[in-house]
Amino acid sequence: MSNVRMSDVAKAAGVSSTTVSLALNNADARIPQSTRERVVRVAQELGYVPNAIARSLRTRSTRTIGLLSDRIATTPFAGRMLAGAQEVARENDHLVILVDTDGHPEIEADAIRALGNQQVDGLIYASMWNRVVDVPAGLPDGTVFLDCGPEGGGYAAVIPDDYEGGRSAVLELIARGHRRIAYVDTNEERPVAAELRYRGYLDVLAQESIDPDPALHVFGATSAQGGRDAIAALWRLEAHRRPTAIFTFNDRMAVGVYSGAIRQGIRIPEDLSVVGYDDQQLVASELDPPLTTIALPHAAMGRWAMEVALGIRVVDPEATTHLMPCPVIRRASVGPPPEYLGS
Amino acid sequence: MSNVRMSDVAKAAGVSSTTVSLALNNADARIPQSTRERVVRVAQELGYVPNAIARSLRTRSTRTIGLLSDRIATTPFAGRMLAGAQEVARENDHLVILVDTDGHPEIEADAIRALGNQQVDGLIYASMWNRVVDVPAGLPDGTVFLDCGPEGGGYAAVIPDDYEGGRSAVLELIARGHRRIAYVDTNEERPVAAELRYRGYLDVLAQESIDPDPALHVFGATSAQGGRDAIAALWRLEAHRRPTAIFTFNDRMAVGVYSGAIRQGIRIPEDLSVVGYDDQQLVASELDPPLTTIALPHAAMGRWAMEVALGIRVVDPEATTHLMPCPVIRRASVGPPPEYLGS
DNA sequence: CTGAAAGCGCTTACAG
DNA sequence: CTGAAAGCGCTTACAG
Repeated sequence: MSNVRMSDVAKAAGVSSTTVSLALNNADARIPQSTRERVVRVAQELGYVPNAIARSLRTRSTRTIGLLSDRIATTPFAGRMLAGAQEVARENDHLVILVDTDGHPEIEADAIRALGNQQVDGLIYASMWNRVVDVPAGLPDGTVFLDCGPEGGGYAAVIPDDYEGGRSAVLELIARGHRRIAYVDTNEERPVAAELRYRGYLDVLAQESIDPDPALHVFGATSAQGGRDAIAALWRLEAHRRPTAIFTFNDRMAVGVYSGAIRQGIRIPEDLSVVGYDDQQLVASELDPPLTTIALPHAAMGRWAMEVALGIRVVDPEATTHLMPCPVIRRASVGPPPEYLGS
Repeated sequence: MSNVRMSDVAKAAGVSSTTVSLALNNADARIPQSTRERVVRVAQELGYVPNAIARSLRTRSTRTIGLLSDRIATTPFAGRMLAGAQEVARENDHLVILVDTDGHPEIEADAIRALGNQQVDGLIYASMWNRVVDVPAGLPDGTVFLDCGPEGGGYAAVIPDDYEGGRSAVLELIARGHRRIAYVDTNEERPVAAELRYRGYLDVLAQESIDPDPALHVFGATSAQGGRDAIAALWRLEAHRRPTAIFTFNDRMAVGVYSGAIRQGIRIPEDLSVVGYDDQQLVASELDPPLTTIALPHAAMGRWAMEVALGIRVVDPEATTHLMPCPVIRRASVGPPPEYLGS
């Protein structure tokens, strides 16, 4: 880009490179204000742009963080996570080098090597959904795991608090008077989140002295179709056994519950309350009525991970994985149970 | 990370650094195979990792491309674009430095400076939707514009072919026999895509000798609500003036058309065919029936931009903006018009 | 076939 | 208060 070097500035300002460096970096309080100003002015006039590569070589710090992620292409959540991490990096004058490994171990290995060569100051290993991952060979100590936990531990990690999220969802429904609450679970290779949310569901019922009805724990594909299937199954129950509220594993399934409900003439929230999970952008808020849901705290997790990677936030790598709260996003899909079933 | 240098390898292998460098980089055919192999083996044994920063300083090439983007957090399309660019970078042994400017000009200016300091070999300026952007001050020549066009030209740029996309959508409907086709347009500060798609719509009608009915050009918010409003408006027309097919500006609006249709007892595609735009992930394919739509070619545009940035694809910066085709994604929301209106 | 040496553009003890 | 000099870890003419 620029081809004016520090020595050019030095010559033009009639000082040494030492002084230019010290002045430009505010590194030495002894440089008099007047000299400093002159140097800064001359640098500006010449269009001097410091060469970060040269500085990095000398200081052994690149002000750069590597972010390794799987399949950012195919998930709508990736953006919030990247943006959160990005933001913290920027606030601290760091750049992020992003590598999308698309889940391929060989690409991952190459990327870890490339990022090492590049002398990144830190590394974040991100997954697009909460799971336990094998630690890739050659992963540097101090790497922070984002939205996943390293098999065997030993690294800082942050994941959503899916258990508490599950509790919040059910509590939200209980608070409005619901007692017959279904959990629409996933039957695809069940992610850890599904089990945690289910436990949250069960524990809230127990604490409220509600006997869980196994018929209200239904399974479906993690998609709108799964939600449609679920509500169909639920409505095949005798009327008094049907739920007055449904908590779905994710928003996509809630979308299916909505369309299934409309087809059956079930009104939301008058006849049926629905709480989703994810707060999927351009989806949850666009449903009619807008969906009450539990947000996956991607931006907050991204920020947390970057803070740890930068050393702004200190964390014991042997400590247990950090759980990020999943806030309740209240919209309009929850109301009191219909009167004929009123508690 | 690693602390073994090239000189350590040289010493251990009993050769000079020159030879190590030449051997490791396959840079000099004169190095005998045996020496090369020994050097490689020793390097491996010592766990030698070349310092890319030092190499960059020397060669003045960082094998790094800067990707400047606005609000990747809030758009579900960002991923596909990033992934496409990422992929090409990886295939060519380059790393991408991502900066999300969130649309703030000051952040943008800082980022351009930071990327310049970092001596990136190329720069991509990405927008999350097709628009004309002001060229930020200090943007290097050779920057490539992704999903936007630079005001005043002078740079390579790629955007979706929204005009042809609009034509394809309408053609898809015409092919099935529809003649009363509505275009659900956006009334929010109208993006260039909205006008282009509308022109495509108009031109196909003209070419098929169909008189455009102004009542079938309706406007709504760029959201599901906009789609719901649109179909409500359309169904307030007398029965014989209603459309048998709807082309919506985007998939979100198509979602609204679906839910509005269900409420009115309109079946898709039996009573009404629908074509969207975007191929929004986890949305278009999940609707019931799955939505036929025109895909925004984000991955292909991302690849194109990176190819140009890397110099793999040569392009005249004064040439007109490259138009990337938007493929038709055929699913199940299009059928023949209902018989009572059959053409 | 191989090595000594210069140099990329900075920062930073050290000396004055 | 300021500068000469070393050195970060490579690559690459150049010499032999």
